Amino acid sequence: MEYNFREIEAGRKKYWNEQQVYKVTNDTSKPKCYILDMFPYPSGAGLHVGHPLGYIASDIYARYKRLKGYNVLHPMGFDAFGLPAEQYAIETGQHPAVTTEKNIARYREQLDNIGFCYDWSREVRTSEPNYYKWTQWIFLQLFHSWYDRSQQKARPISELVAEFEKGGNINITCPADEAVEFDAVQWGNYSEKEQRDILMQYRIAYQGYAQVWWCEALGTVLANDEVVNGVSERGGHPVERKNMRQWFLRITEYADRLLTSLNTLDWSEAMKEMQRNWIGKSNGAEVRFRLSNLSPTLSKREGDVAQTNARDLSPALSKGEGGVAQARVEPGWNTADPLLYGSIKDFRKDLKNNLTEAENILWRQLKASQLGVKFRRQHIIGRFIADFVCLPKNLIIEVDGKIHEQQKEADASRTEYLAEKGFRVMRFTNEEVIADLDNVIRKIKTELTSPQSDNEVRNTSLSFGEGRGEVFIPVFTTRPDTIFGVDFMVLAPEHALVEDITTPEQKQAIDEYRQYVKSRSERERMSEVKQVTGCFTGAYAIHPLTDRQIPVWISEYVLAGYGTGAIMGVPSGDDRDHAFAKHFDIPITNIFGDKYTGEAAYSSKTGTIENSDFLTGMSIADATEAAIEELEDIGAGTRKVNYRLRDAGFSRQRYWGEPFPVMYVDDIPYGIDEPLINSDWHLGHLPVELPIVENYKPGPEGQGPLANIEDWVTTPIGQRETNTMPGYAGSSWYFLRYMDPHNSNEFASRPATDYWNQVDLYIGGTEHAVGHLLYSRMWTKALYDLGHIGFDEPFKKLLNQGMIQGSTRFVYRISDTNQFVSAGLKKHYDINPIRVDVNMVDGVELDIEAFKKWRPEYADAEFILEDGKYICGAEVEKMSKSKYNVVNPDDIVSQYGADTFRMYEMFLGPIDVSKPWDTKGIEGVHRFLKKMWRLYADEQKGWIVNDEKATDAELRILHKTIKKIGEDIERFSFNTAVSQFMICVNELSGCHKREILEPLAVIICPFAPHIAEELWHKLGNEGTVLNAAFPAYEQRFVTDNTKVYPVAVNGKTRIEMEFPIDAEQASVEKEVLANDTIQKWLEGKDPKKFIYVKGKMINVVV
RNA sequence: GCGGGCGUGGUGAAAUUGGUAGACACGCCAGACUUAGGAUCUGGUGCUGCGAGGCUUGGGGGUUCGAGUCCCUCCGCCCGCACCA
Repeated sequence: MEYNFREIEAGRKKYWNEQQVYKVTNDTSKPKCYILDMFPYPSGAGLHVGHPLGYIASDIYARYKRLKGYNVLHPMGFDAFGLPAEQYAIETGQHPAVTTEKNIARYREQLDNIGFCYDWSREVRTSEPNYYKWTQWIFLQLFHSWYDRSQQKARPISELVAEFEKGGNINITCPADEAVEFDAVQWGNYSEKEQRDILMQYRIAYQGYAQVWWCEALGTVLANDEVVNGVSERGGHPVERKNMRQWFLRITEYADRLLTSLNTLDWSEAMKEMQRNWIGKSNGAEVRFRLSNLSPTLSKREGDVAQTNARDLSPALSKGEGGVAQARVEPGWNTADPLLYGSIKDFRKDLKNNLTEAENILWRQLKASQLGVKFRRQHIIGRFIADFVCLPKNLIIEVDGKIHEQQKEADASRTEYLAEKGFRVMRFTNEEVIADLDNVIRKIKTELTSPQSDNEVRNTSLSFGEGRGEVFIPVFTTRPDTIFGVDFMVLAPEHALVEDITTPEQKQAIDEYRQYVKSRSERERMSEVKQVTGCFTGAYAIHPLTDRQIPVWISEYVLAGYGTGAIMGVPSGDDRDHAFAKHFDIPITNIFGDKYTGEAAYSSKTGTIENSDFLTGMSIADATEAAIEELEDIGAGTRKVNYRLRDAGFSRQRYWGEPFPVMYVDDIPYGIDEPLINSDWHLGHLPVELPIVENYKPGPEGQGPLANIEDWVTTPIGQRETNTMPGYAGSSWYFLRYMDPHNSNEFASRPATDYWNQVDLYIGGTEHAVGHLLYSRMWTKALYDLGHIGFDEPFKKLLNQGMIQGSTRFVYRISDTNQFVSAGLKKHYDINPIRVDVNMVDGVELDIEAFKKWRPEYADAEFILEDGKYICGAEVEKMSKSKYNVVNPDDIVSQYGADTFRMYEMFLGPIDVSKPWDTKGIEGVHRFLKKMWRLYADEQKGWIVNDEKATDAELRILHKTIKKIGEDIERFSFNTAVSQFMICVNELSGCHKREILEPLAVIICPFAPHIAEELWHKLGNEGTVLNAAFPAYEQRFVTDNTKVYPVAVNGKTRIEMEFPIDAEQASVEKEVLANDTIQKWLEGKDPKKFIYVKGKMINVVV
């Protein structure tokens, strides 16, 4: 009775199928464990041996957890929508549904071949209407929601409408455009379309405009990776950027939560780091630089400056308002009278540095009291300096003291002026503040919350900064501490301001430079060595703290899409700024003292700031805070957090994807679940099924193929959306559907999602690091916010499998001949290496006959052999068809069996490390299984398991193995577990005792389920081995009572000596020192120290 | 350039907390059984040396009784991001 794996595996698969042993119920009495593989896309190529690596690992873990008494959910399904199927359809005319079905069947067959314990009754496919019905439903939830920044969660859009009706959007910044402002009255007066347009700017799933790659020749929109080197991948046609209305998901609102909750996840540091990079949060400040030459009054006052810069006055100055219409207008907190600002400013600085005791106390209390509003101190309003002011509430707080005496202005004129500006003034005496601070704060609080306070704001808020006509260049910086080191500014060449600020003298140079930047393809920018280019605009900005004139440049190293598209150049502290200044001979201000050498920027984030006014002597961290505070106080900047993350494009101009449940009525998009006005009727119902199309050609104007189906697009109520959703739509929530896959009323019932909860173990490759894994986290958070599920992170533990690389085989053709030389002799010839199919090579020895038949041109090939063999060269590469190194798991399974295949994949090395596949090595594992089989059955004698009592040694090896296998599985160290099985079977050689072999069959079940099931039944058990319990090891068999110690002299191991495990140092020392060998190594010297670490080692120091 | 990971025999690798480096396999060598071996079994196999021994975890340095493991430094490879302010 030999190990006939073919018979065994076929029989056991049939048994599992018949008994439905993998069917999982939502049985809440057992602890649950949810183990998931990343959703495969069923490509036409089928699986190669690299794909199942993660599936085998999760299968082992799932079976182990089941043996440990868990209710294990371990499902599988298919991410079935996608571009390749559509591409194939365009090429062959076959419907994507047909080819997808075929590919899935093939995948399923290959997966079944390996013996996975998936509960196929829970299979989901994203392209099935009963699945994408719920993808559409979730889209509608996102469409009907907005992100409340104050509560940091998604809320129904109806609640936003209610807020608008109550108070406009005064307290709810519009995420799409901060400038959008309206009050309740205005909201009420807006038309339906205007209201819907505003709501669109708040929705989590929203419409906006985005640039897409449009290819005229193909008449279609291309994905980023379909554009290669600036032309279309297919056909090499030219492409251009085209602005199109697109759907987006407002993932940027979740940036901070996506970032912080990473800390709660058990993912690899590399994976978390990739997500952190992608989100790209940077803390800093937005600093506003005023353009120097746009204010005649200012120039007049600062006569000398105006003169030296007269030639630099930008056209915007003379053109006046027209030129700055699109520039940012001075924000509301710039309340100073521009005529007097310069002279008051210095005075203010003095005041600020010499606060009275009472002012100090009140300032600290105002900051600490969390009044919910921002106060500024020593703020300039018109001609006056207010002690404290809360601009949003138009409230001034004065503490009587030096100010009145010093300024000596008449109270009457002052109050009149402030009242005119809409301010209310509260006055406290020094004594009041010092003696009864609580009372003062209470009064301020009351004043702040009085209804009058709000009304006044609305009436007067618009009067500030209106029509001032000054141009500001906002920049984002992570290093506000270097503000005194600013020597120039750089705008992105595409920056909207460039045209307005460029002087006539510089116009030509700027135009030429901008033309140059436009001509630079992505490819050139990527491949060219870093070189400094740029152009001076002729304009100057004014340093907000020093009034210095700062030249404004443009350069391609500043990106339009990042931050504000402009930077402040600090050459002494930033490498690129330094190179820029050096290249264009811009004088460099040193703000780092000795640390800056003049040769290279000091970009380290530790050290002290020098030569920087009030920042001088502060650490970088302190200076950053102080600089931000100062900039905020004088209204030249705000603390700001910047993210690299962009909103996710959510529409594709394609056929094979989920249709949007959206309809346009009078060009306004509505969710089809929205009730029509004054009616219970809805626009439609879910799912919006994907219609059959005749062909897959794009629609007019770059629209998707659906646009061609006139009678589908046009309905009696409105026009359908013709875009489809992107590939990640269906995969962003599929893990929820497995919990309750046949539910036709909900995407999954709340009891089901509450029970199965988070995925306990998620296994997949790193390629989804920032796509799928980020989107599904966001969807989970949104569904959580809206109350549909009870957890806000989908994947608790993530395990990344490494790649299995191919091992390519080469033959060496002697140049210009049909002769091939064996690898060992190739150095004597002029040769060309040629890849050969790895399946024609046994190890490294070429099957010459197979090679001759491979290609007609090799039929007459001649070979120069070594030792009668043709030896191939080998190289590790990615496993791919084009490299002829693909190994199909089906072939391996048919030759060695699924159990051998599974164990070998695990034996190759750590699961998360990439390693090359070597078919030759599989024989070791196969031999092991045969050897194990022979413990149970003999070729001649048949079944040989007996009921003899096991020896102590046999029990020891068994229990040590039970312990190690359990521990290794828990820490996903599957390769060492396989080794332990080998050690165990080697040591049990000749043992045929049931007492040992029955537990062994159970613990190997996760790895080699077929043979385990077979042995389990042959041992006389009923039911599947999966219903057995993973045996517990007994402590007394895993702890030894003696230990063979390595005995070292001066750290070098010399001999081994055995001692009882609990031996005391004194007796050990005595015996060791008496030992002849040790004596020899001591060379008569006295030991200085005797180190005895119980259970570890012994070291004698001389 | 920045961030993360890694570097151990001919090969895949092991060493879980600082405690006998190379477990377990592949390959290779020798042998047994055999008509045969791409079956099975036994023994050997880091390098070096006749040997006692010496050397050895990418290189160099350090901490320690003791370092593959910790620290510094340099080199190389892989992954991610990349004129990211």
